[in-house]
Amino acid sequence: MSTAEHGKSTSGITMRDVAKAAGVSVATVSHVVNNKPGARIGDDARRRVQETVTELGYRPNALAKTLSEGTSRFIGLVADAIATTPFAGQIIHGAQDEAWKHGYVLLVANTDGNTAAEDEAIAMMLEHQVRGILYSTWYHREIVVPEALHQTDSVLVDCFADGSGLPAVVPDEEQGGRTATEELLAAGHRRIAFINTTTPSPAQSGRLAGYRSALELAGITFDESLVFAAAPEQEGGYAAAPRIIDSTATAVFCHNDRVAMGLYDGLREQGLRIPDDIAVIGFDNQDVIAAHLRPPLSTVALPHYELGAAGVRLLLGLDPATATDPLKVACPLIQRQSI
Amino acid sequence: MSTAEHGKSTSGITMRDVAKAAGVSVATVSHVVNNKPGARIGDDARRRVQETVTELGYRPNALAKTLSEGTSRFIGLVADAIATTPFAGQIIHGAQDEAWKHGYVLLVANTDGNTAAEDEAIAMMLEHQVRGILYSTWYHREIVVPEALHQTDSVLVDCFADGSGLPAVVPDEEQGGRTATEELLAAGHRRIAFINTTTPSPAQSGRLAGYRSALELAGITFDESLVFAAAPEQEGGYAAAPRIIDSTATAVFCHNDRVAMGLYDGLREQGLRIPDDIAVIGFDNQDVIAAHLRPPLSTVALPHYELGAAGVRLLLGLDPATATDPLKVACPLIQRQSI
DNA sequence: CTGAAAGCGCTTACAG
DNA sequence: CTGAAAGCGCTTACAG
Repeated sequence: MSTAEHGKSTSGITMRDVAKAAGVSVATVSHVVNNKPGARIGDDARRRVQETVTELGYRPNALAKTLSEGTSRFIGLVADAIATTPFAGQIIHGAQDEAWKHGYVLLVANTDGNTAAEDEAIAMMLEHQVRGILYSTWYHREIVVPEALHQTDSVLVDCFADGSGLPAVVPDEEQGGRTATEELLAAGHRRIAFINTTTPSPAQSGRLAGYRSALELAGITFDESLVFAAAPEQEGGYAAAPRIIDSTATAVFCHNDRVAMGLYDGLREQGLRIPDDIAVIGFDNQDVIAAHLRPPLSTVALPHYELGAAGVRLLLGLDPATATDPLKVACPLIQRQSI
Repeated sequence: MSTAEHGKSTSGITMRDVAKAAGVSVATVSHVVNNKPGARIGDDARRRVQETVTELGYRPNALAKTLSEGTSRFIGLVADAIATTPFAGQIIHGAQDEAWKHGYVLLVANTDGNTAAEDEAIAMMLEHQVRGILYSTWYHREIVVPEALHQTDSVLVDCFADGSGLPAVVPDEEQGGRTATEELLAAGHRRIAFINTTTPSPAQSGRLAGYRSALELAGITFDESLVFAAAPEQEGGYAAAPRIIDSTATAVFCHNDRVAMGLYDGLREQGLRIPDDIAVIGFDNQDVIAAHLRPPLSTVALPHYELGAAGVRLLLGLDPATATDPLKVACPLIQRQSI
């Protein structure tokens, strides 16, 4: 007796079919299907429509709905590097959960940081009448805003552009740096090294500022000779090990988890044990790494999920958009066994 | 003189506006905008329309177009774990590149492997009239197909369901295992250990089969005592180190890169050097890990990008769908310095 | 070569 | 309480 045995047929039954089968008008069907508040529909008609809907397996055409309502339920998310770290995935995840919560769906596009792909992606989203666009980067940085982004509501996620007028949401690098340092301080360390990145960035300056402010708060004089520069990956951390050892620091705050991973190797080669001989804390809480080093790495998490979620909240006007400055999301401490 | 100074206005000008401004009918505008083959439009009218389009900054409404054409340009991609490894990101990346190439855009949904979220995601996609759905998992496994997937064209990516009738595309685990083993063989090793996962899966059986067949091809008798079981992560690899050393193997093929990473630590603790004392090869080519171990890890790559791309090709009927068996994508060798 | 008109599947005043 | 009708922005035969 089932009507839908054709295999594929999203195309199948329309509201008109339901109306006819239920013996009512499409207006009535529309009202009950959407549960319109103002609609006074008789219990009888309502029931008949509902039965018919499930009987026929009716599925509303969201596109037609959008067209007649004039307001879409798409949110576009353009990302520059969806495939190299889980970071973009976490932003997408957070954005999607929040979007769904409000009845929106995500249209995503990867651009590989390529301007042409970016323009194409934005154009495509505009043509699909997106409610707005989330423009995201896989690491916190300043960007120049693609012109087309101004043609709809947009928010920058994990990046910012001073003077662009676009709302932005970024991680609180300084608080993160402070948190990491304070954790080392709390364990009794006074001579704390900091392996910073060689790459100029908000992370570079912010985490350093946090490190300094934590020391200051603890009444420890900042010692420039305890700050080292290293490429922000395993190789950099490994290469920094001898310098760390020379510095006689008892603890080290690494610019990120990959640096910490390399440092682990370097320290171990010199016979040092973590945390007994020297404590280490990272940054990022990078998935397949941090929890699986030996010992598991204490670190500060980059709140990518939350960045994505906050981005859609800003876009939908659910959170008050901070007028000029980017919204800063806290980087929480993740305690493991390296301290 | 520009007409679009309102900040946001995706909503702005319609085809009708263009028609009026250009002094032609909307039919004519439609024809030139879409460059319809059959359309005989005067050079003059065509030029006027084109000028008006750029002048007004007209952007076609893709939703309206879909509605009247009756055929959508969406492809849905449901993923079970977008946020934990870069794997899903790579599938998305490949799927998107291929989809765009054919004029389609990607609607993505993360489900966290949760059935309710899955059903909701599929329903949402169906309501958006997707051309079809790619159902993907972050590691190769057998799944039970959500009922709703049969309501449209679907293809399974990185997973399969025997007897479901759905086309599927998966990595060629056996070839991968053979390739890894052959690489060790080629370096002169005869006594090769294999650390397999404890988790029953296509990877477990496939990579083992590949290992065996490579040995066989090389005229080496399979030695059960050289196959070890370990949890498929760093901890498992680390714990396996003593057993590996006892086995007197000169080379080891690890079930994945994370296992190799743990094994590195375990071996190093016993004073063994890689590759001088013992050669190691991994599997997965996992992003932030493989290239950054010391020494950089030779491995076999999981072709996630290609899985995503092949998935949309299958969906669009561009590749001949293999009738019953999943389509197998090769796992390429990645040579680095651990052999 | 070009336009008037119907139709895609829905929503929304407006009547009754 | 319910339906007829116009409209959302486009496409596509069909006339001329």
